[in-house]
Amino acid sequence: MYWQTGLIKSLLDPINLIITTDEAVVIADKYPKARHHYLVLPKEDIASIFQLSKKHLPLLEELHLLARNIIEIRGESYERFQIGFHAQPSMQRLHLHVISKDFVSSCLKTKKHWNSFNTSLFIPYETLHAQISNEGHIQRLPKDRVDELLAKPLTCNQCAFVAKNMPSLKEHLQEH
DNA sequence: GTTCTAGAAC
DNA sequence: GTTCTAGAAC
Repeated sequence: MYWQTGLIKSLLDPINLIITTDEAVVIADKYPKARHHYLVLPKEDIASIFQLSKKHLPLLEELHLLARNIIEIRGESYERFQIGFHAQPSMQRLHLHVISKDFVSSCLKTKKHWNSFNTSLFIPYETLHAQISNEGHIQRLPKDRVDELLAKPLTCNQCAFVAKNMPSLKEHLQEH
């Protein structure tokens, strides 16, 4: 099995499914990058955001509904989460990230992890929904732009602190 | 996506 | 000498 199909495989085992509806499921991210980190996936075999069109708008709204549901079920507050898609996804099967903004986790290790959630490499749900609604599709970022965003400084998501490296960022995040 | 590890950075 | 990052994975 290629690693990129890992998400699809995990959908096959009911033990992973926290919420199931006719259209979508919620699972826990296998390597959570914060205290809370869930993925909402459609049952329909949609590879990524780049396959989306206007006909998928109701499905996107269903995914967002499940995102709000899992936050409520966990007794958490919506404001403490960010909900969205990676602009450059690695894993096959469209997946909506539902992640708490603390980013305190032993699985958060690399600059790529940080910047994929805390730069324009993270597309908030509302932004993606609006873009599909207005333009009918999502465009892939040019490699130069991806490299530029991945190289951005390690800026804290809660204050102006800029970390020298990942260990110091992680220590800082724990203080918040 | 993760793991491993060489060599850069400190 | 140790910490940390970044590229290969057959």
